[in-house]
Amino acid sequence: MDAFYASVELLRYPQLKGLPVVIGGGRRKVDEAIRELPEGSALADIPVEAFPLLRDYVGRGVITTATYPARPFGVGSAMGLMKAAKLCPQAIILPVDFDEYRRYSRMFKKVITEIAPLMEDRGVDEVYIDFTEVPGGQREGGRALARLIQRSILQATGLTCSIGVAPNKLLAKMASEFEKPNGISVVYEQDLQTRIWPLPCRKVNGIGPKADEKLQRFGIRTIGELAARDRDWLIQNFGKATGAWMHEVAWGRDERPVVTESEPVSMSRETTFERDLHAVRDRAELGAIFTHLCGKVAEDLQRKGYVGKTIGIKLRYDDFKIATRDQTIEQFTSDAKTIRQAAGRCLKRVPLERPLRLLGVRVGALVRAGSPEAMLTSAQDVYVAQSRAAAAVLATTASLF
DNA sequence: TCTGGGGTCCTAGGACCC
DNA sequence: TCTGGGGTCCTAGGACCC
Repeated sequence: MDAFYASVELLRYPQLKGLPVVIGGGRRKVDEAIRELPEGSALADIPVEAFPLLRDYVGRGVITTATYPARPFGVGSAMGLMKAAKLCPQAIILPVDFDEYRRYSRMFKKVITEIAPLMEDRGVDEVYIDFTEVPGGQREGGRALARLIQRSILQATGLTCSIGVAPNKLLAKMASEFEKPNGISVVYEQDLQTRIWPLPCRKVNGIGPKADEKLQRFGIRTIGELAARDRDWLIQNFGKATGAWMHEVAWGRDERPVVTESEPVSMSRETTFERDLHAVRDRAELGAIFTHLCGKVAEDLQRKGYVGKTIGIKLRYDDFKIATRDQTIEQFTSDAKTIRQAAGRCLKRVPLERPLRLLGVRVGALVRAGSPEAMLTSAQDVYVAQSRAAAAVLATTASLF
């Protein structure tokens, strides 16, 4: 989806179309400014001058999305609000409204699955779609179906998206960035050298800042330069798995299927404080936040029907260093008190001298609430249960013949 | 007054078991 | 007394993605 969060906001406030707008922070001051907007009339009638400007509402936080008119100023996602305010002080800032984005996310995904049922969720604003078995999916190399999806999403939601069509997920993802916004790009296997190899390695989904830096130290800047290195050399310098993988992606090879269903592994809640807090000096405040986070995770687990067994905490100190601790407990749980107790024990094992800027609580090793595993207590029991389940599948399969 | 929140996957060492 | 190969789980950190 193109500038997803910002585009959803523009549906509410169409008067902001064409202006630099950034979504970010979710800081209290911005929330307040939005609440103080003139009332009574329709949202679309609020005068542009009434909206909060970035220069007036900066604070601790990052930009999640910037509209296209904001981008020439150098403003982009993940950028600190402070820095963004220097680059484009006149931009309008709006707080993040996840519930609304999730609502639109469900809408556009529904449109897609009604046309092409094999869809893989890649977060709130991105999906992979398997065109292979869709009637007409091969027409114009997939462009016709892409056009249909684009039109249908626009019709149902008022939002635009960019689509890349290619023989695999790796190439499709890169292709989707070729014609942004509201574009379609079809990449064929034989386009590898002309369209993929000139791109910087960083464009590969999975090569991040660290890997890119290391590649650059070896003088490898483009995907083509990566493809030119031999496999064994890459394995020697990047390890067996990563080296082999790099070689494959550089040659445009990717066999991963489109995965339509997956179970969550963990659920977490974390928060960055408005000011750094100290474990001793701000004990009460910190304790309240801690309990609140545990309650939120418990709520999430219960609402979605999961229980977990590994309880963990995450701290970010004022120097931005991160510490995590976790503990696996006897019984699967989604109970706020149980989570709070285990998380409390984790907290005792972590250094608390430095001021903290973030606290998080996580529950992992999830299974569905009410499932056989959820009733069990030890890893061995889980193993036994899984063996039984496997045996049951075998028995069922056998009975079919 | 730099730097969010929610995730996944990988690695590596140690405990423990057969 | 010293030395084996498996294997799984747990834990901490880190890279990466949306």
